[in-house]
Amino acid sequence: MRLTTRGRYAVTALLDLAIQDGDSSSAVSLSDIAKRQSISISYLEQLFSKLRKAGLVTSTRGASGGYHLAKPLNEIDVMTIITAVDESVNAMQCGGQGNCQGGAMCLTHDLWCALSMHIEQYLKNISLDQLLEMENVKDVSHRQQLLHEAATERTEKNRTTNPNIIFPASEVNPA
Amino acid sequence: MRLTTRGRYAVTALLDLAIQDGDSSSAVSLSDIAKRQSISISYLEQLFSKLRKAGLVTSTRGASGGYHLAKPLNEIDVMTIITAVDESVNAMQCGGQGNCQGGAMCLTHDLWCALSMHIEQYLKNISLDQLLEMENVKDVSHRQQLLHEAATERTEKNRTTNPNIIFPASEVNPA
DNA sequence: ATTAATCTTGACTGTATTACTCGGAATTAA
DNA sequence: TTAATTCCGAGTAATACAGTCAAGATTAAT
Repeated sequence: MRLTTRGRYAVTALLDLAIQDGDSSSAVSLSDIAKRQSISISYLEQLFSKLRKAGLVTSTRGASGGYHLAKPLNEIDVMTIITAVDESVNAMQCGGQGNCQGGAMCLTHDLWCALSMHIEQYLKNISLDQLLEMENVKDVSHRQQLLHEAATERTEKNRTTNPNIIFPASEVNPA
Repeated sequence: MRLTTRGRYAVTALLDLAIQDGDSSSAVSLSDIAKRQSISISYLEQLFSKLRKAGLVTSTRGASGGYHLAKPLNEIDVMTIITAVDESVNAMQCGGQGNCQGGAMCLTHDLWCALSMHIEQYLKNISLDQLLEMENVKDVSHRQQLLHEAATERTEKNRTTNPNIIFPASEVNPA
């Protein structure tokens, strides 16, 4: 079973997109998401490439381009997002084929099989619109919005001296 | 979140121990478990070192030594086994501290928090005695028992030429 | 037409973890 | 004494993760 920052980032980024997407009809750029969610643009590019291929987002290229959600909020669930970026929630080594022990079924096959289905079902039942209703999401989103705007102002002031560097690489994802 | 072969092996090994432990009062050796479950002895040593320190098994050293379960079957649950071998089922990066985004709470904090608790609760409610009742466990165990006895016979025949090698390293866990 | 912003793609890299192995020491039943 | 075992620590190859980088294609705005 894998569930790491990749899947977390993907869900976070799509939730951010969901929040911004409602506000206007203009596309949301990765650089905006990157600033608000503290994820590097390059990494987001990787993720959105997969999200697009999975049909979860649509893209517009060129200046003032960006991404839109490809479906209504209630049709995008967390499980789908996670699997779209190549993470698996499957707890079995055999992936369900029952050949865990050199061709035969291992002693704990049923346990991992049941666990996998359980988690899968849980995450399938959570969609983006439900996430938007969660307790902290609105507060956190509001805070990020303010920080983002502040950062944008600072950036515009600095533009003459330091055009492209908003989040130095070393600070984007501090260890 | 980590749930890999380490945790799987630990549960499988303890379940094997549970099955054998009921049969007699003699301790179960790691080499027996290794044969039946196709896990290398060295790796089992690592795992049982942790399981012992966590108070899940007791050991007897020396010839005809081995391991016993330290508690009744219904007092050993899967969650405890997994955490004993250092795996975590926590889906949050911040580990629950809410400092996921550079000191503040990230947008999806609540989601991963809820998921973690959900999985944890699920695995806490499954104990070894329940696993023994599961559909396939008896069948698989029976098959492994037969194979093990056959392997022991073969081993005893080969003992003159090839004393210690029962499962060649390259075949223990084929990729 | 030029420029700048943006998506698109693929290759690349450092780091950490996993899944082991190995050697040797301590212990004890036979 | 010997052989079977647990115990312990170090070491290692492969893998995956997290993230970077460079070059290109597309398009809005100037």
